[in-house]
Amino acid sequence: MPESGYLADIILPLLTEKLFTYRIPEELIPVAAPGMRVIVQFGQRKFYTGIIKTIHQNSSAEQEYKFITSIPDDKPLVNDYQLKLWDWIADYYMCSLGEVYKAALPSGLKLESESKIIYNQEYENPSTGNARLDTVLEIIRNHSAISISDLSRLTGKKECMSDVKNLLACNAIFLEEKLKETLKPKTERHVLLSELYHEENALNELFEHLNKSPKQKDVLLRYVELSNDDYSAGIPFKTLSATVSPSAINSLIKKNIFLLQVKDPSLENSTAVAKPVSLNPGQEKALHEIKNVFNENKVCLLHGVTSSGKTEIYIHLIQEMLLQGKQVLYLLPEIALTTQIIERLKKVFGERTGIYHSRFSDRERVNVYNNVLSGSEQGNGIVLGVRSSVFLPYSKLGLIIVDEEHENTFKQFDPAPRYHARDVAIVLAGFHKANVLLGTATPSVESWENCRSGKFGLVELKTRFGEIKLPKIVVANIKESKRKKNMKSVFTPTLLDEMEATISAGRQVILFQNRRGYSSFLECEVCGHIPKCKTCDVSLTYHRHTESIICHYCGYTRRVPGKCDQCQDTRITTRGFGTELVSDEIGLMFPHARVARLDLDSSRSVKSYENIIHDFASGKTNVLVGTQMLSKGLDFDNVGLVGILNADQMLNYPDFRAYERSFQLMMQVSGRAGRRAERGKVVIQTSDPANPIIRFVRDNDFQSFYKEQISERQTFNYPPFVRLIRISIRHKELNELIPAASSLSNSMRKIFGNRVLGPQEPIVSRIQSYYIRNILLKIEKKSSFEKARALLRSTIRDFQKENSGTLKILIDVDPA
DNA sequence: AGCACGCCGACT
DNA sequence: GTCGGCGTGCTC
Repeated sequence: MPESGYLADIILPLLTEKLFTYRIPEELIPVAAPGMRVIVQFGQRKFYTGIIKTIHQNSSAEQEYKFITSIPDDKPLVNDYQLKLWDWIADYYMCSLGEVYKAALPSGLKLESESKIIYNQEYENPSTGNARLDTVLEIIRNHSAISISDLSRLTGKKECMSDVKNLLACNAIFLEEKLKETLKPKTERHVLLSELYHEENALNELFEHLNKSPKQKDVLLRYVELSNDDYSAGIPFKTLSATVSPSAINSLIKKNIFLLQVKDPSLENSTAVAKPVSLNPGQEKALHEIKNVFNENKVCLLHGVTSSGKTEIYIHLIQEMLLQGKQVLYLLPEIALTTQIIERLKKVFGERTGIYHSRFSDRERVNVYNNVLSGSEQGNGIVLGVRSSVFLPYSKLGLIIVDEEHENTFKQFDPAPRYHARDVAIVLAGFHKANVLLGTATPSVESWENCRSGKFGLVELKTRFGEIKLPKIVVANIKESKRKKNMKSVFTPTLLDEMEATISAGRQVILFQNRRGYSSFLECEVCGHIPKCKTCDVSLTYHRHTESIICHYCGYTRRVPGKCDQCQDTRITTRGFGTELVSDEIGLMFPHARVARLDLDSSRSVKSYENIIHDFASGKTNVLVGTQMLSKGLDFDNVGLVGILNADQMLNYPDFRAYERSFQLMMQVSGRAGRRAERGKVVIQTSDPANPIIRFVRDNDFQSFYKEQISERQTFNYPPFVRLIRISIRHKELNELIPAASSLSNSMRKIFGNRVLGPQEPIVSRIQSYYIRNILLKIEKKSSFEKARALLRSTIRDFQKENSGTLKILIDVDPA
């Protein structure tokens, strides 16, 4: 006989596949609904914020249910579209709903409890009779409420739970669960002069009037000073009170001469200037074609060469959507979401623009989330964001723009869900019956194929803005220069001559080298030993400025060894080269040129990134050396030359996408050459000038590139003609891993036959002490991918049952 | 993910 | 012999 009463299946931020069912207390039954947040106790003491997935009455007799502790909101935080999307992602990308939940909500909305240890003041006997316990108790007594992790840090012991338990047993302490501090909206008090006194005469009268209260007069004077003639903007209370008496300010507020405003500084926004965008005939035509594709309910791929003015078309489409009261999502890869584009859109759409970026604080992300949730009337009608912004609570999405569609940073790698934001966006748009526009100068092979097959519609924008000519591309043969012995450091004479000419003509140079650091690695000249990372299977990259060698996988850093670790000889050389070496060499060869470097090392902070860009844009620096960061949405006017220092490095990367990536990267970097002024030049250095990809780049030959790539992918069974799932299996012990990996691949072969490849040793076969083997599953397009995933899921489940939990298994669907 | 339980090696 | 480390399994 099932007990009556309502139950809720709750999504918790755990790795577990299953949901947990809680009983809804009587008084919460009227409020509880799917998508609402709940606070529940999980296990002995921990509290989590969960999300109600479903409400039902199917209680089972043998199951005990805990009650939901509380419901913090009065309406759902997650809407039905989102819940549907979470289900889709968990199923398609083969992860748990909890993992999707973790990725989907900003952490400010997922509060967790933390156990605090509290000293029992009533505890009579200060000694437990155990010396070590006494010292632990002393530490607890000296801290008012200490967390377990802090205690283990202070005692220097990893395991302090047993001590805590003992102390608990003799009543010396008790535990309290505290929800970590809720995000309070950040507020700033602003002081605003009443409008009555904005006018000159009235203000003078007021000054007269305040003659008797000199302190208040000071305040007014200071306000006038600070406001720069704009009395309506208001001054932060803090700023004003820095030099004048706060109590005098308060008296003025009481008299209603000053008004007090409470503002959230992160919501400060420029108001829309709302200039209508005018389009040139080419853009007009493209816009028309895009709409035709949308009318067929298809995804539209906008292939526009660099600086063909795609953004204006986006703005036009966004404006139309907003007029219809629909929401717009504008997705950009992380690196392309710069101040340049944000400012541009804010100018047009003002406070209706929400920015969702990982560099923004959690508070700001919570704000954007809530704004989108509140609907487009007063909330953000347009969201400009990185991949995770597909998770925001849209209720009436009309359009999704995926800019730089080909970018692989749209694919999340770690942790799960390993989703591709472009693909998720297409699914999300399907739920909302919204349109999708993919924009890029170098489409991904997948999207190109989707256009060829008729799944997507293709619109091309071929003319560059202002009739700027495509750059002239020259290929310089490194091999030949080496033979003739006329290489100077890493430069061929061709590149050097062009640099010389460009710099002396007062124009700028961009040099592209897709590797940071000084050299790739150090090598002992005597025994050939190469210093490697302790925990990862990679050689350490030499960084000259810090005189250190660094692991680019885990960040492990050590000083440059004075002598070889192996043979103790002091003759150690550097091999390969990175951006750091290139910029040093230029400093030597062109002593008058000002060189800057743009890579992960030089631009860790937003500020330094923007400074580097700004200095180059304003002509402060002449030469910019950088990694692929250079290729993303940066517009410079005076670049006369782009040099690609080593094309082979990218082309020879052992991955089926290496050619595609090289082509895209070279095309994108080349697009930086020659803007407003005359035609730019590009020099590509390579040892293999006959490589077809180099030819396609030189000839700007998209058609042949895609034709060749697509036939190659077809021949060798690679996406988009098959779907890939990569199963990565990891263990700290190699001799545990190898048999496990072959056992898993064998059981997979029983089901999938020769669709299973591997296990193979990846290029980086050990990361952070974990050895890695990969198994690849290729599912041809015509068979059911859904069924394949279900079979794989059960195979892995069975495998995990039979094997130890120390094996880590990670599944990557559509790996990048 | 935590947290409890249980097994095993290192030291009082 | 006990303490502390770590692997395993469970949590509504």
